[in-house]
Amino acid sequence: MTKERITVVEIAHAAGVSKSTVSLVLQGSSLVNEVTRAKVSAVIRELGYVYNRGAANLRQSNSKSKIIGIVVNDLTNSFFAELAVGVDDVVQSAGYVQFLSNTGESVDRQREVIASMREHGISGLIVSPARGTEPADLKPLVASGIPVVVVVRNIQGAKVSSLMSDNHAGASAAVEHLVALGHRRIAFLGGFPDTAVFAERLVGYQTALKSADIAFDASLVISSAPSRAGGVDAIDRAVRLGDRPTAALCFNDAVAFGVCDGLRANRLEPGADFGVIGFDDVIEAKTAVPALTTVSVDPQGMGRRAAQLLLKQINSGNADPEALVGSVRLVVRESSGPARRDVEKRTA
Amino acid sequence: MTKERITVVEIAHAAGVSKSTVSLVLQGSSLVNEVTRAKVSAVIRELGYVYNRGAANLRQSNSKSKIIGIVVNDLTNSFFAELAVGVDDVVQSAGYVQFLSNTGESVDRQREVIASMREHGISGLIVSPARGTEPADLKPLVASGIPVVVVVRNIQGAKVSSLMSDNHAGASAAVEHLVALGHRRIAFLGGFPDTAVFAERLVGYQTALKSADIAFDASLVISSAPSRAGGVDAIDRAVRLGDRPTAALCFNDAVAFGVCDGLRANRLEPGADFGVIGFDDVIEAKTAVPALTTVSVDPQGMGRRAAQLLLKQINSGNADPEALVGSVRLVVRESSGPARRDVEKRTA
DNA sequence: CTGTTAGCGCTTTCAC
DNA sequence: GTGAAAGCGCTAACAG
Repeated sequence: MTKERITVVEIAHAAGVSKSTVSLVLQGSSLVNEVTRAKVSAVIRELGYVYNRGAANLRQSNSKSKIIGIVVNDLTNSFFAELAVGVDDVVQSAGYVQFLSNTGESVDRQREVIASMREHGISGLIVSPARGTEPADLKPLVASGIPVVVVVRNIQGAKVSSLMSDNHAGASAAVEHLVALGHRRIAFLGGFPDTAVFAERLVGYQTALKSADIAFDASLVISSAPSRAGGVDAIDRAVRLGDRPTAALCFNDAVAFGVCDGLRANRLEPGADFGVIGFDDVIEAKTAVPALTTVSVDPQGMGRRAAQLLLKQINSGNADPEALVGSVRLVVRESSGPARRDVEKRTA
Repeated sequence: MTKERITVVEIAHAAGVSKSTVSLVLQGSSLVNEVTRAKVSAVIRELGYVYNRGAANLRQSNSKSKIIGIVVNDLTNSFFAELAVGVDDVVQSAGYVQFLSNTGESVDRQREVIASMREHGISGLIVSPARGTEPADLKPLVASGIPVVVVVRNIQGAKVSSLMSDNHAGASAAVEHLVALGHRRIAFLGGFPDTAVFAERLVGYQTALKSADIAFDASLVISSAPSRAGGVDAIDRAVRLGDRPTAALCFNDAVAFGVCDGLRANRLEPGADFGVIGFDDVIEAKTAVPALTTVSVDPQGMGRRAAQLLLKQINSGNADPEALVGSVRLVVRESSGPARRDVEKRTA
């Protein structure tokens, strides 16, 4: 069964030309006669020849492997699956193929997969780093001149390109919306405080409060796991507060769902009795929960953008770090139907 | 910036040995002296050498590329994202790295990515084929002796291994459950009838009806897009039936959600007024919708199983087709809390 | 325009 | 145990 791989010399022989001619045909060079090209192409097809990129790649001193790597911290999260789809989209169109690995938030696993990808000669890497990733983890890659684009989560001090969503603007817009609705005691619920994303969103929240002349109250910042269960937990603690909040900005949509669950358990109707806004829109987009206002980012779009940036750097040979910010939208859903107010804040 | 890739000869030189010795060290051969090995390892580390799998792979006549490909029809669907995670899990542990591509149900795109993967020398492929995939699309791969495992959706007539969930048993179990609840008019809602999965589930449905001495009524089989919107559509048509059903088995969970939506729009409470069971459990598992009974399959588990099968075939060099069936569980959720009844049907 | 000739970085007999 | 030499499939100068 294991058929021998057929090579250029065989097709050269069969076509009655030399292997370099075949090689030229393969690369679509214009240096080859039309009739020769046709003949060679025919033989290639009829013999079922498959190009060996490994060999080609080996010969071309510079590693033009046509492989890009993408590693995400949690592919189980639809957000990252969508991101990967976006990346795959542009990567495929550019004739590349992607290594995709999931780290599950393990920096060890991340180190391994990156090392492995490096051995395979990826020409670029897109990474949503596992929590706790250090600049050193990416150091060897950048040192060898391989472009790296960090997405979603920044790595402080790493000299690589990045693409983050506009957490600050999104959080501000959400809080402004709640303020416009008449809320004054607005909580910030969920998320792990030791992450850059959390910090950015929190600052956006604080900025908006200040603009509205509302004093920041640290007791209204209640962190928890960024999950549905975490949301339940956070809102439970929030409603037990002496001066309880009347609305909340949630770290992400999972938390927002949990907050809704918890509100209902407390006989409060989300939206009507208590304002709720969640970040991210993946789960929301999938399950179309009505009447929940969200700060939404387009993960596929982010993926495409990241891939474009990476390809640009690969092709230009210029891997100077570039920091991009992805726009976010505040999507307000009234019970009467989806109304959208767009908040675009873009850098780049 | 683009640092020159350092090679075995350089580390051989630096360590004062020959390159073959270095090669042996790299492969952990026992033919090399302990002290030599240590010295070489040290040099390798200190010079930041990275192994070039492309070159190694080129030399070893048989393509042991340590790359497996996985192509799915819709990574946007959590089911397949989970599947990919399962695959990645075992693939990573085995020291492989995976090419992941999304076809978005396009057979053309699928053909392209498979061709591309082949050029890169994958040593095996796991594929959840796009709708309309023909055996011929996989032919060249199998002809060259590359093991292929088809998952989720079978390809009639393709001589490749497969891993499908037990659609027949799952559908039967669901119907039996509804019958036990006293239902006699049970609909089969959603899904495209031109797929093998649909056919298998329908047969399971029919089998269970027959066992319960219920006559099959073709008007109760209402197909639609396998989406939430499709579910709304299907249930709308179902309730307009003269002799309307009192329960339904839904093609998948998305349809089930839509059916729930549609029921509520018709002032019917799912579960209480109308029995609903959906296939698959991905969305359900994520959003924990209460009181919806599901026929659940474990996508990560399927991914792991598929990867194990593939690796087995790669390592044994024996790619004889093998057909595996993945077990499914009927998960009954009472409003009082999650109660589980397991339906295990396994082949292998 | 096409053929010849060297390698890319690695593994692998086969001598030493 | 370790080194020398050949060659995997391909591309890149050069000649012709």
